[in-house]
Amino acid sequence: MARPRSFDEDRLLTGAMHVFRRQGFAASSVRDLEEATGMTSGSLYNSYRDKRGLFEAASAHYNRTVLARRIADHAPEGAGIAGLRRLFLSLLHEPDGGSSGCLITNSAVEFGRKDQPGFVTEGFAVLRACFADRLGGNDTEAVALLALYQGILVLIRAGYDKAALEAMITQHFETLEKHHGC
Amino acid sequence: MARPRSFDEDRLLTGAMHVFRRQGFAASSVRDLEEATGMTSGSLYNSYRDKRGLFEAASAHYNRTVLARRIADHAPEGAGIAGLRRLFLSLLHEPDGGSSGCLITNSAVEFGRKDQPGFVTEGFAVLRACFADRLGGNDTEAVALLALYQGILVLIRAGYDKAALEAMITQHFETLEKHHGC
DNA sequence: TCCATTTCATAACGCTTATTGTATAATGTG
DNA sequence: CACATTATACAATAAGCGTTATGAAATGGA
Repeated sequence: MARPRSFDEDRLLTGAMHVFRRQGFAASSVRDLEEATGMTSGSLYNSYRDKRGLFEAASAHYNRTVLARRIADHAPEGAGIAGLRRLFLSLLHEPDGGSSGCLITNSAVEFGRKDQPGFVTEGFAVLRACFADRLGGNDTEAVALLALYQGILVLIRAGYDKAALEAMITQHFETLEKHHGC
Repeated sequence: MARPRSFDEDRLLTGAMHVFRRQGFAASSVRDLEEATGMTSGSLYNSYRDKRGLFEAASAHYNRTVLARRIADHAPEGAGIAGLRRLFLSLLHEPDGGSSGCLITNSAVEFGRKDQPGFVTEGFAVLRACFADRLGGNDTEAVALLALYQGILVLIRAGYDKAALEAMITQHFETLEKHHGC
């Protein structure tokens, strides 16, 4: 039929994802993306329409891999509050000290309410549902954990004191377990 | 001596602050700032060195006015946990539905750990100190509130469901008051 | 009134940006 | 082996960016 693609889409999206996560959408130039993915801009525009199209694909890739895998690794179904504690603590031990932050959090802030990418809303929903389930159905507390989670990622991205965050997370889940159901 | 300035610096910084808050630093063009402040780029570069200089001035203005005033209005010294609840709930009733978010939160995310503007660190410290004081010295809980605060601002900026946030805040401070000291 | 000094308005600069042509290479099918 | 089709590479384009130069306007002091 036609000439086949010569790049591995998984590696390509992973590379683009890292760039967007570290620099944000606007500050990531097409040349940055060429370097990180190894593809030239011509192919990029041919395959993903434009820079925004590549961003959408890379973000979906983020939800599919990074987010889903983090939940599966630390707080799978049935893991309860202890799983959630592991999930939160895992944020502190990311490579690079977590200085890239979370693509969902970063994008939620970069794009305002207006033209918000769909994967942000979706990521929020996935997290809230996960939290509510592991808490045993307490949806209001799930919203609190969603906000806490986003805030922790803001602080980590800003290079905030890790020890203080760890102590805070530990104590928060301790009292959460203690008062669970009272 | 010399020709006097013909602009009101307070109004100028307020205008620039709004632009940076709504669009972020990188996405705010010098021409946007000209429009919002009424000054021409020549004067801008003469008075503030460059775009980043204007940003620093506008951010300091933010900490001095918006942040400090919000604390003074809702959670002044001695206001206790009830004051903190008012402070948090006030975030939900911002003009424009709060779609501009908070300049501190937004900037913390936009600039990573590297070349983080000083006013971000300063704003975090002011909030943490305020929370710790109004809580009666519980510093670990103050860090939790700092993270919760940042997370709420992320969600508001993204246009998250206000009713869910309000219910969450109300319940969070209710249990905070109930278990205070036990 | 003239001068030194600083602000202001306008236009221009060089550079980077996202995007698009154009021509070439590589495939499966006839 | 052609052919249609798609991917790739490279060059070019127009627009926008932050920044700077130029010169006029406005002040207080000599």
